[in-house]
Amino acid sequence: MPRVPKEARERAKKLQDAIRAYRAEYHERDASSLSPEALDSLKHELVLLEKEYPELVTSDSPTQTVAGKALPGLKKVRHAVPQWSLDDAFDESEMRAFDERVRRALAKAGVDEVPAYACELKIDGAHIILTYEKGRLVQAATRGDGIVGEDVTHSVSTIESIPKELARPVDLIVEGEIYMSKKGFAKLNDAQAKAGKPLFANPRNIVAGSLRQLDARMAAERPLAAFLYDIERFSEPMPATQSEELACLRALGLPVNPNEAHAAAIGDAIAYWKRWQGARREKEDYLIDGVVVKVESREQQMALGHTGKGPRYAIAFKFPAEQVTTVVEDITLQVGRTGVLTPLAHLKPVAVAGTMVARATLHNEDFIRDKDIRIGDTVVLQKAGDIIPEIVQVLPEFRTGKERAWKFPKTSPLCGGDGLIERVPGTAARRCAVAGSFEQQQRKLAHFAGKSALDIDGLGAKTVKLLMEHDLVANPDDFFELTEDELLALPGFKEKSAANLIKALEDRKRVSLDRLLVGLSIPHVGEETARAIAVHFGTLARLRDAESKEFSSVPGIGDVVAEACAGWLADSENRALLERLGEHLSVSAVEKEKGGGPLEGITVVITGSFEGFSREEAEALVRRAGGKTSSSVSKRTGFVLAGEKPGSKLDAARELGVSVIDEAEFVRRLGA
DNA sequence: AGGCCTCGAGTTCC
DNA sequence: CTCGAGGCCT
Repeated sequence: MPRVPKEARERAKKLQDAIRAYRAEYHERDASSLSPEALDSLKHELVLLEKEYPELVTSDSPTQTVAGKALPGLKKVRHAVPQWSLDDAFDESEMRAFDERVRRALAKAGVDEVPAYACELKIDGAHIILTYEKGRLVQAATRGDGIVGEDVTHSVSTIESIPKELARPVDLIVEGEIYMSKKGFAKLNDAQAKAGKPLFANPRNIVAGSLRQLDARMAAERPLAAFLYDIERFSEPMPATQSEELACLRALGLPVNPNEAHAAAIGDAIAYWKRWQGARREKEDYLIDGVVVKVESREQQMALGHTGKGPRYAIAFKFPAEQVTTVVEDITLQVGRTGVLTPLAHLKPVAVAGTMVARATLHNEDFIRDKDIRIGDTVVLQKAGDIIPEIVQVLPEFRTGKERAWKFPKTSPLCGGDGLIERVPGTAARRCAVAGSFEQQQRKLAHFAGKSALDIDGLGAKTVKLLMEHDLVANPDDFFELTEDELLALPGFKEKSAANLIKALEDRKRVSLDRLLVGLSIPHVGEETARAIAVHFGTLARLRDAESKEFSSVPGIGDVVAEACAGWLADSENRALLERLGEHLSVSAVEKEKGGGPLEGITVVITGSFEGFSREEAEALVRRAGGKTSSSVSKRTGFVLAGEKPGSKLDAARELGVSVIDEAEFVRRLGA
């Protein structure tokens, strides 16, 4: 057996303590300072650690025990059948490992048949155990610690979808999940907001809390519902398979989720899990946090039996978590095209919302100080807007004393020369004292070739770096002097890719004035301002000879931006660059918006993703219809176009009473 | 001067 | 997507 390194032992201890503490918060006080997903992530790390060093497994480890303890106040109930908890799987390989375990155990038990599986959605709510005697509901209990739960019959009796009387007078103990619909949750929060009360974070917490109210009226006011899925005791013969079991529950008049599927092999179960991850999951009116996969045949289930913690024949296959925990391994600096330096956290790679994440921005010094992020810290990570990883909080209880606080350095090799760093006056940011380092120029050139500027296909940050390192490119105009032979001499370039890049450059020699302006990296000049300037001046020649005063008369431009533009133009190197670019490019005026489209004069804000078009295409559709797009919702927003997985803009729209339309309605309005 | 609103800048991964 | 700061209206 491998000797357990001291760090692993200490880490396991910290994990155990933290999981126990957060679980207690969660189950005993209906409150939590950590999301259930982040807690899952800690548990997963502990499971992996214990797998690697089995001697770390103690009998009181949270991996060996079931969460929850009965609370005082409610009647305690000893479960007739002990309540297990399911093992978790987080990816395909863990599911295949589960299948292997099942097959091996079945073979050992002398069963030759290949196992088939039943797949069901795992509803995110509160676990419940219902007892019926002669068809009448006599008891509803929470899981508690698995042996003793709490009697919540009074609350559960108020839930409409749970029958007080079954279709037949049978004795039955059945397990299921109580949940709150997403619509009901939204309504409840609306009411909270109107009453000036704090909003609830997620439906799951409210469900548990509502059930345990001693006053049943509280639960009655909240829109709770249930799905049942597992028979534990039955006065009639047990169904032979899990599918038949669900059918049997339906026949008795109990609510059963309609989305189960039969899987002939584990691959089909994995396909079911994949199918339910995206839009399908969003469409249902309840939260789903994964898929439960059970061996179909009851006979095989019996043969597999239980471990001390749960059944060997079933597993919870969780969806990719949107919040996980990981460790900050280092903090470094990054330089942007304007020379601004941004601290960057290097993380122990971890899967969040379906992709591996190794880095996250720390924005600036203030962010690091406010969150007190140190090198070595265990942190909670999530994706903002489903794309950009962000550190949400630090878990200080994981500190060992070896963590290092991070301070903004005085110099950086990223800044070239003497590398001095200065503070940007009046802001929290810091930047290189002298502009023009290799790194910064690389960012500038990549921006020139980027999507909002010249949009040159196949010319990303990596290629720019390569070209700079081989002294082929130093300034934007150098791109247009590249030859196919020069490219072919570079590592990584083949005939095809070289020809493609040359062609892409040729294609973009005809460029509109506003795009060129965006590409120049003039401070404060982005897409909108560039457009306003381009419309005002019309041609590059007119712009080149403009005076500072004239910039101020452009709508949307004030003193600060006018000064920045005039200052940029006054610089002799910049003038020379413009001169050279003028020789290569044919610069056209911006296209005038032709009025009269169906969205004339309307500002549209777009959030989420769509079936028929990308977000960029949606913006183009709005513009073509005479409308404007904006990135933030305000009272002046015409409507918000919301697709799948909308972000915070949807909330902003509701708050401000701005109308929200979906893809179908949007297409209809374009046609009108 | 204060308060919106809009825009720029930086942002991760494949 | 989020943050912060510039522009412009009141």
